Amino acid sequence: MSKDQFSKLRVRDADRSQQAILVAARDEFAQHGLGGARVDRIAQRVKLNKRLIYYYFASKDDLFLAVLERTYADIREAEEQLHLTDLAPAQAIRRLIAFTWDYYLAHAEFISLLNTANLHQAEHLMKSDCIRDMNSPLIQTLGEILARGHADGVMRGGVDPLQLYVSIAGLAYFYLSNNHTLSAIFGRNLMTAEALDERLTHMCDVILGYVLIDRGVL
Amino acid sequence: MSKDQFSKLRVRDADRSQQAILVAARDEFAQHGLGGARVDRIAQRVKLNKRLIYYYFASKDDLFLAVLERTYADIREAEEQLHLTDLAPAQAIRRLIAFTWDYYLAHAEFISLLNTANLHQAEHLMKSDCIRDMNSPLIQTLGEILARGHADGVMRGGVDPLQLYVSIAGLAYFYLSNNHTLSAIFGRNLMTAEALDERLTHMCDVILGYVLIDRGVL
DNA sequence: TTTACAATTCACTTGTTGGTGAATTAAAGT
DNA sequence: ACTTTAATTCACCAACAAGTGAATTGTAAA
Repeated sequence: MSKDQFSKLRVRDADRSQQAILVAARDEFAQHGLGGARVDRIAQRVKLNKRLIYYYFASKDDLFLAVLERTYADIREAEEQLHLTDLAPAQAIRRLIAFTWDYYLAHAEFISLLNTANLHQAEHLMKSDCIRDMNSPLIQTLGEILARGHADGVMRGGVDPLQLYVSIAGLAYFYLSNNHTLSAIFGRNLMTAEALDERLTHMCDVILGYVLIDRGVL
Repeated sequence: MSKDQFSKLRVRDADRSQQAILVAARDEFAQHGLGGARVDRIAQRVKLNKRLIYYYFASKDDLFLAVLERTYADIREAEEQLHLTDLAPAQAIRRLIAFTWDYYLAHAEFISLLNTANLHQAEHLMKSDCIRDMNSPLIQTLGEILARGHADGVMRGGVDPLQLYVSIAGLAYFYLSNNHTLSAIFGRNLMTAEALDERLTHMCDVILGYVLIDRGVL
């Protein structure tokens, strides 16, 4: 009875080992980048023999790709819980901003991994088949929201949903990704609870100030 | 006559060697990150013996810091040519956006180096004395512009200049830094001349749409 | 010219680091 | 129980890659 699919007691478990390796690799790559990551250290983290990493993932680069695929799958899954179309256009945008912010905050490794992927010109992603299908449905949803908002007369027209998506992401991403250099140079801790609140408020002000026709309070 | 300060013919020239090493190191670090950079490769790039790099810069990390200091010095110098206070508030903001965009576009290595610095939690910057004094005067200038714009009745009040600066930088930075992953996932080349123009227009729309009270065309 | 020192080269070491061949052992099917 | 296969361990290598001691050579000052 300890050998069924619910058992966590099995000494040998290919799937469990692979998932554990992915988590350890994700942390290692996020912390040190691709060039700075050490396969031996990943093995230590996951407390499995290094050979097993090569047994399942062939090479350091393939492992990095697997981590990236998993990372994108995770955020896509979270995005699917958003149900933006259930809300009024302005509320939907607000929710998207807050979601983006909260997700980046809760998943600092996401930011670091994307930076590393871009340092290598996304060559890993381009070798991946499954990533292309993971094209975020958010752009289309955002387009519908913008169209609805414009039809309702509350939003400006002619907004490219991709540009807006990139802007929302950028406002959050840059602040968090570059928080160390920004804090160092401006001598201001940007990660206190107050600072984070302020930033979220500011981002909403910027995006809604842009997209809404009547901005109410000024 | 070939030994005066204008001579480029001197075989041995400490300053020329150091500057050349910095340039080669900047490119190597920007291309491969800190962990992926190779000191031997830097020596090859600059066509000088590797020992010389250690003679002048002691270690790979110290060399990286020197590159960072140089990088910040360069952008600060460019910022000083802006003369934002000469312009009307809205025009000044527009110019700051365009400058940021153009600078990042022309200095892709700047983005990559900052990403690497942040991956290492800006520990290099924090060991530097001269960086703290390089606190960008842009924040103060931006504060003055916003105050003037508000006094003129064309801009909203209560805008934190640091938040706005980070937002302008973020809108440009994220697009360019993450262009590879974004292009891969959305299947759209974001670096064509048209796409770049569109982005600059969009960024101006977003920032001015936020900061201006009367946005004119909608 | 000679001297002194800085700039540069050479040869080398030491500790990784990604990767692998082969042995071993647990588990699933028969 | 037995067999087969998959999961895991072990021992190991060759190629780096950061860093260095010491020799060498160009240059400027005396």
